[in-house]
Amino acid sequence: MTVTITDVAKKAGVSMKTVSRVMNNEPSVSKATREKVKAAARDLNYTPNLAARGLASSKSYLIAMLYDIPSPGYAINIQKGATRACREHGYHLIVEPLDTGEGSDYVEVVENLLGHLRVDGVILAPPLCDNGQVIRLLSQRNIAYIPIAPSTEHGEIPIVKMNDVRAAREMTEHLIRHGHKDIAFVKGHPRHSASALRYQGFREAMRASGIRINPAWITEGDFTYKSGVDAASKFLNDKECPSAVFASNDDMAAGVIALAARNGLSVPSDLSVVGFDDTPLADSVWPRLTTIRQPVEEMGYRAAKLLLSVDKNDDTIIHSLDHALIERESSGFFGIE
Amino acid sequence: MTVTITDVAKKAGVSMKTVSRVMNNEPSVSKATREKVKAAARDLNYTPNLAARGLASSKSYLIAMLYDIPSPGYAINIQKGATRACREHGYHLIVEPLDTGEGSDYVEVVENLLGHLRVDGVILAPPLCDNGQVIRLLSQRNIAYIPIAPSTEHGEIPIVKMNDVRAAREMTEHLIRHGHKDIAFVKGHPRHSASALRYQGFREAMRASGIRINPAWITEGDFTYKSGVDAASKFLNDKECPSAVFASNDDMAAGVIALAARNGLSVPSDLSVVGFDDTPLADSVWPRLTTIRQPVEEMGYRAAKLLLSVDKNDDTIIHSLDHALIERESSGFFGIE
DNA sequence: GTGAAAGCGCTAACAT
DNA sequence: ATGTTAGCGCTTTCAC
Repeated sequence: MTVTITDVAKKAGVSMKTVSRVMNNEPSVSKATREKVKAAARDLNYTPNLAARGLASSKSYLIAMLYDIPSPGYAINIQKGATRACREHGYHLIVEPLDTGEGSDYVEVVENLLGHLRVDGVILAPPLCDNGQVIRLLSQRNIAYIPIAPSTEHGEIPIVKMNDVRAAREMTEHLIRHGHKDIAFVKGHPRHSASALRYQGFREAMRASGIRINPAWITEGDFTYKSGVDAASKFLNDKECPSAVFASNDDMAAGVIALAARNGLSVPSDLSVVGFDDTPLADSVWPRLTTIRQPVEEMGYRAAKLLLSVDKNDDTIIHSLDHALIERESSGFFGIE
Repeated sequence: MTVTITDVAKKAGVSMKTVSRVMNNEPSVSKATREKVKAAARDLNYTPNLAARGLASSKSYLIAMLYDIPSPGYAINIQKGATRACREHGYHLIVEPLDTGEGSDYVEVVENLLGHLRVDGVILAPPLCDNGQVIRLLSQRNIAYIPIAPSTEHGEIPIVKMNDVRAAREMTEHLIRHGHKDIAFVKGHPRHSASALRYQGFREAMRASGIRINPAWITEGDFTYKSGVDAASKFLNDKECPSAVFASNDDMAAGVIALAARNGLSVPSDLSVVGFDDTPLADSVWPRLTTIRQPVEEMGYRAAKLLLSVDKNDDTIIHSLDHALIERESSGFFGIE
């Protein structure tokens, strides 16, 4: 029925083990035998049995990505990067969307998951990267994991992140350079650690330029479009209106733009608005958003690489990847100056 | 080290096989032994080894989802539904984003993939569901697959879809009911079969109402925002302007809205715009888009269920799931009538 | 209702 | 550079 390694061995006139060596690209096989085996495998349409490999080697050739991310683009891009790394190592990526919503219990879900499955590693995307219980569960079971964009360091365990503080600082400086002093800030979801970091970057840049922050213009959102609308409605009705708004992500920035439009404010000539993340949305609203491009796919790639790589020479703990400020029309590309 | 079925058997004072029976919820075990075994497993923190199970039962407990979808929200939602079904059956979902771009060769990628891995089934999301080579490859290797939203039937193989034609017809009728006769249509990417179906629905509704279609207002897009802008620029400059635009997806509809705004047209009072898909974007632009909600997560769930279910009583071939017309401000929720 | 033995397809450890 | 043997942890088959 199904073709096994023995069939290939028979056809190629070598031992099982030699076939195994060829399939795993192990060194000590002569070029001639290697070719012979490869040809036989191709002829027979042989595909190795993951389960058998896994059982024999006590590896699973599987890594999992756990996430509960509101933004589909973010999740998909991490997956893209992670699968790219997996392919380089003969691994595969299992996805486990948690989607448990607010205040719900990740642990139960994760526990149930691990009850079925042994993976060789886990990528923890936000906000799971900051969930103490989940992390305890993983270390308890001795499962390797890499947190993506966690709020704190994880001891010896490498983490993959971008520099949210610096990026927010750069964005704020960008606004200041364009002549803005009256800048409002919309914070992100308190559960996501990036929220605090982005706010911190904003404050640092303001302080460095000696600009006073108006507390009435600091509002709390939750990364959704609607929360951007709500936030904007708090400060866009005042007599004292900011000249620029820095929203902690693109969705909220889009909300701010929408409310501005409703209030008859023209962006960017009356009001500059900037976002964060460079999701597809940033390029899909009008005016298009000035924003920070996160290296999301690269983060997924790097995280998977760290899980899979045997190259233990690199003992870097913090893998901080580069972001980029993408300047578009929403921040006074024309108009203000 | 790792706890095995033998450890549990020893602790519970029964045979390996009995433990196996309990773990698999097989019937013929006395209630007492069942409880004893369960307790032992819990105490020992036992988790079955997927690889061993797979090897012994010649199942992998894995299904894969192959996709190359431009829209992250769509892909993520299929994943959500599919993993939900997987959890009900002790399975896991492997994702394989193809992302090969235009005109590139899926077969090579898929072949390489199957070379590593034996999955118990494959979900083919658009546009792979229509790729003859990929499908041939799968049937050749005797791998079960379910196409999501394919353009044609697949013989005996069940397919999961929504009724694009009917949905487009309903949307068109919605516009007509609101008094529109001068309706422009922006087609989708020619590679995606849904494009033709949606256009067909539009034509059917127009014909049924005896409204002539103005050929100058039928344009071809490719599902991107930019193509919506481009399409709109073709008919929004004419003296003869349509009063409504039906774009084949939300991204293009957003593009139409953006161009309308630039041209000083107010949506919906000067121009109604409707989309298709109900992606997050639909709710994030201003005015918010009237659109068709696809049952995407349900499609993922159903596809996985079909792959996993042993319930062969149901021999339905075409699983056509319900859509919904979501009415928001972009189509004259107020204003026109 | 329960158990013993065999074997799934592969790799590890040790030959040669 | 190649082969032999044992065994990974489970399910299957067939006993009892």
